Amino acid sequence: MNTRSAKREASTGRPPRVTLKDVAKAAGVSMMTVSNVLHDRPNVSAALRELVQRRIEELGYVPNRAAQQLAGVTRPHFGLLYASVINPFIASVIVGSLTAASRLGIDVTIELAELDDPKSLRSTISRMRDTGVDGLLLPSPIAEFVERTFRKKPLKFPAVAIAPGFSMPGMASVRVDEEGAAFELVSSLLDLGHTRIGHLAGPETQSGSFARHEGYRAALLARGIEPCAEHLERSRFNFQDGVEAAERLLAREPRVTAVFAANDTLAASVLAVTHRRGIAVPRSLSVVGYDDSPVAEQVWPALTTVHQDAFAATERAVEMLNASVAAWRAGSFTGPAEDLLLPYRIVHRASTAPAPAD
Amino acid sequence: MNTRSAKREASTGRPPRVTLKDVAKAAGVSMMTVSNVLHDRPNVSAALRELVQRRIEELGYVPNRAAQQLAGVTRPHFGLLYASVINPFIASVIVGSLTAASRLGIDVTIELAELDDPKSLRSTISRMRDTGVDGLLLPSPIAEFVERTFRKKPLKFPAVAIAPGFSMPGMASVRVDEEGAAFELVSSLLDLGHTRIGHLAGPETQSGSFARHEGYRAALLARGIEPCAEHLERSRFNFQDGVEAAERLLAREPRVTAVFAANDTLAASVLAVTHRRGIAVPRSLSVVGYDDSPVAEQVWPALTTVHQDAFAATERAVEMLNASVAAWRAGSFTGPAEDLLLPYRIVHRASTAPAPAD
DNA sequence: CTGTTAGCGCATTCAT
DNA sequence: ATGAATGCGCTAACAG
Repeated sequence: MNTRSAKREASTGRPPRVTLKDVAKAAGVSMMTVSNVLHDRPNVSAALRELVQRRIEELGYVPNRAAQQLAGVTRPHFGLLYASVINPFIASVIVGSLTAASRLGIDVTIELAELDDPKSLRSTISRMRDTGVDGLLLPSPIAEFVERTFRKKPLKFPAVAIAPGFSMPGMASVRVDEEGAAFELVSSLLDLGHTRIGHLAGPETQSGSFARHEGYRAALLARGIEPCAEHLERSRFNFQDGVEAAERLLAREPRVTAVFAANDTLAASVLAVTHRRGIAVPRSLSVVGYDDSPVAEQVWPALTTVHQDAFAATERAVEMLNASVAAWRAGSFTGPAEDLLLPYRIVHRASTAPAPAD
Repeated sequence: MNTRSAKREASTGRPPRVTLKDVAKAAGVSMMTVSNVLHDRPNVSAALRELVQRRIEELGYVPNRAAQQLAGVTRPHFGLLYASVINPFIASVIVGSLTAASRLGIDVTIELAELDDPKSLRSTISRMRDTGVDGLLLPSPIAEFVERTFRKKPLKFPAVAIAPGFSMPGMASVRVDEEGAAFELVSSLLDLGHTRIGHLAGPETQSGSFARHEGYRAALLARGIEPCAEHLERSRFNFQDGVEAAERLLAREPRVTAVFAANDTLAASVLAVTHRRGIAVPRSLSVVGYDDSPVAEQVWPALTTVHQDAFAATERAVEMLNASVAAWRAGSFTGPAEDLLLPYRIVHRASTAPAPAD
């Protein structure tokens, strides 16, 4: 046993990794040749190529990433920021980015971002940049916060927003036309004869809430109905707050025949209140949600809602960012950013019915 | 502008990273001194330390991980395998491991594992090992599959199972006593006077399902009730399959006064069937679930269930694995693995009531 | 207490 | 078509 491997083994507690040099020695060629077959370069004779391949497999050689990187190989490296709440959307985004990135040979480091604290957000991002991250994946509502934080002093590298409510200035985005989806959803309620339609909106700070609210207003206006403030309640995106808001709404405006909740969780809150108060859904009250999250099909009655594929959106976002980073590297990065619109689909379930005869 | 930096800039499209050498030059000291300051080593005079610190901050120097690793610094590096399904549990596990790992300075790479395919599982794991992963985080049901796959030819490095139904041979684990929790939950049903209690079980291949079923049986037996096969239905852990299974169960055994579903999703399936058939919950039928996932509070009536903190469990798992890896490295890794039991809590909500008078 | 030297694993000139 | 030499940024011996 030579000194070198003995030392390595002692220090790591595991067998030393097989290196390119080991392979070269085993095959009786130079390191360069091994490297050449590894990278599928033309300048190796077929015979040697074959031999080296075999040795590589026999020894189980795997290139050392750190060494490659140090030697100048630059793989794309993305950062993904998420907010503290764990919900199905962010789970899809995380898994989607991991999937797409591994397919494209991209590294991604995922980090928790402190919202409500621009200072910490700035430092998180600049630290990421300093450690070699060359592009940012920003699921909503992080994207909005970042945009706001960096409005004056723009980000110095590419970013793409995932599922924001609107296109983002100075940032690429992948999203669905949420305003349009909400418009269509509320229009379908109007088609059923509903005229007094309540809206349980999400936080004003989230562009998605805003877009859905706009779609709601536009749909009413398009039928000559003036949206009235009494039909609007606001809540954060969690069940309990939603229940309280729904209580307020239904207590104040018992004559509404339909409610559009800004997401499925809030729609579930509305259903909880209807059950508690003995309001029949959908006979006396129709309820619609947004997102088509798992809960939409699991509550009773199952929710009519808008389906959008967060996983697919994230994959597209990764591809877009990949292109941006490549352009950036080539020095040809042009400011105005792409805004990719993905399709959505209204899912009709059991929570909607024609407006009651009155 | 010297040639070197010009080249680097051209190739990357971004300003060259500041290196240790740059800092040393700026501070007028040797690289070693900078390194010593960085690592808080005692052998630097206070004055120099201060100076170097300042330069580091001014220049925004960040160590190059690749270089550090190549130079022999060994950070722990964990692998986390997940199965394709995206559910709240796996989301918590992913986020929990990311959180704990970043706190402990551990790298973690997350990868999708093909279940049902031992060959692919083996290759995924051995590839991870070859790329420098020195410990595995295995959320259920991956842990069971890995255990089964590697039963004969054991894993050659530490692993910890997260939330399996039982302790895992040859593998550390962090879990709750699911059998005990199920026992307690079903006992609370018995305390309410229920004697004909159905069980909507999960897949037999998952140890969690098995443990919960065992707890159910034991609870009945403890009161002198013989568990009967007619009261048992099985389903995969998704809502639709659950609805069908619940239909079968309730159609065959309309006299059951309570149902224990193996998780909250399946409990929601039971509720859907009760709503459809006009069975009053909890007046005519009590329903309990397991997991305390978001849906548990969002359905109507809200589910009595068992709460267990997947996030916390994962954090503990990361800490355990960290210790195992350290021991492994020191060569003192002892086979028999720890089995950490975390507390659970029965959450009583609105889906349970005393058994009907009959 | 501080600086010098060597080498981690790989890719990339440049020779041959 | 193949091989030898050099350096990426850092750390761990070793001198001074």
